[in-house]
Amino acid sequence: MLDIKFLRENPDIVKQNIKNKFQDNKLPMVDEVIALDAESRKTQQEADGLRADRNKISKQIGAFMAQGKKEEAEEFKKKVTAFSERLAELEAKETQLQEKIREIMMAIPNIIDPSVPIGKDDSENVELQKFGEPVVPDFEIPYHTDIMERFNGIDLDAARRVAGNGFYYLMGDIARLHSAVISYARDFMIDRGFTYCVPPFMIRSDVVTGVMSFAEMDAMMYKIEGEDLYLIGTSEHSMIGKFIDTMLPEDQLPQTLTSYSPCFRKEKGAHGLEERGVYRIHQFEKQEMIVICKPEESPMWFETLWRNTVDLFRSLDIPVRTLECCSGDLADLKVKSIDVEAWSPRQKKYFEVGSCSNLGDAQARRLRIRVKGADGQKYLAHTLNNTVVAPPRMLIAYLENNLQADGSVRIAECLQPYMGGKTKIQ
RNA sequence: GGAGAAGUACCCAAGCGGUUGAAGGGGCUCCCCUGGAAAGGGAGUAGGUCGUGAAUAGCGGCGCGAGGGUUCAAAUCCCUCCUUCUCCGCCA
Repeated sequence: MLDIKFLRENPDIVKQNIKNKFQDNKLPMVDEVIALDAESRKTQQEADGLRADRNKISKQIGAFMAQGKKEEAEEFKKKVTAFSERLAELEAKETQLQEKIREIMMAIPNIIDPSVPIGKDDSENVELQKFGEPVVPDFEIPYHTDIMERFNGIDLDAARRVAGNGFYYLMGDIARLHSAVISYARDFMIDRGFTYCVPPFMIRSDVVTGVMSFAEMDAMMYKIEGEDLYLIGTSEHSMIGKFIDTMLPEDQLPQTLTSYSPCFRKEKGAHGLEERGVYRIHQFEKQEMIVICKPEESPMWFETLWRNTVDLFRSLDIPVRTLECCSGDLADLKVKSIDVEAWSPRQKKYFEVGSCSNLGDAQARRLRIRVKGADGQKYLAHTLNNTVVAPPRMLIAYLENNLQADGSVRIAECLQPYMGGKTKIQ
């Protein structure tokens, strides 16, 4: 969400940005919202004037009443009645215009960072850097659910009966490995100075619309029937929402938090063969990191954040690469985003395991997250978020990369304390 | 979930239809007094946001938990919601 003043003064930048994101159908919105905004301000001016008159006259009526001059008071009442209809008309117009403006402003995408590659969809995302040697072993790597089943580690049939497709029972050592990864990731982030947090798993609609676009909301969020509550799609939602309507003293920045939560997603749309098992599911668990910082520091934090994820995967010996999201694939609220992808020796390609985003001031504007500087200046904060690790999906990468020729799975040294000292699953 | 009570500026708190843009304290800031301090005395202390504007100057709109409504006029009356507290119920 952009500042309407910025849009008013820089319509060409906004239009070019829309073109860069291949959303040409939104181009007319820019001129439309400028016209609506002009009309809205004109309406407000006239209405404010009438309201000022009314305030003055009301005061005089009050004075007359105090002196018991009823007739004079009645005379003055008529003065207000004379324009009250016009005022009501203007007020209705004001609300209507405000709503329209807001609706359009919510749909106009955030200005992307100049470094974002221009491209129309995910096929034009750009590989940035590889970390670790992507190895393909000389034995066959089975599909991840087959590996899990070998250890009685997953029961998808039961999950389908109980909750439907897109859910899972993790069992035994696989379930334990899942928890171990979460615990390890939590401590990994705490060691890097982040504050651990367990947030609400449901949030109100005003927070939902503050953290994401309508398109995302519709495709992702589960609503609780009969209540103004949604299941979170990621703890980013409740963690950024934590700061709704706040004025943070500048010296309390940056806020660096790492949160654990289950995540619930509708995952609307058709998915391919490679998305079976626990790759794309309605419920998963995730360790997340978020940062609230000064605007000038958000690019620095962006680099720091994705690096954390890379380091975590590397500490588990999983090869990864970073993939920059091109303009057309970038969600409307985001300034810049890169995915961390893990190596799949079975598919002989990388697949997404994390996503790091700089939202600029878009979420802060919607949620009113502001900062008060030492000099008294007030400004919107910048918000960023990134996956530390989402275990069901990362287990795919873990199992594939740590499967041994004898069919056992090696437990990385850093995970062993969380696995009761086990060195392998067999 | 049921029954009550309450939400006013940094904090406490008065007001319950009209010079209240909000009494009174406390705190904070400045001044007087003092060799310095304490005590005492005096003064100041809505912030936010929208419009207008070159303006962090004026002027105007909105603001007493949030949103609606009644009225010429609402912190004050009515409705809905949120939050907090007390009691009951239920429950890891």
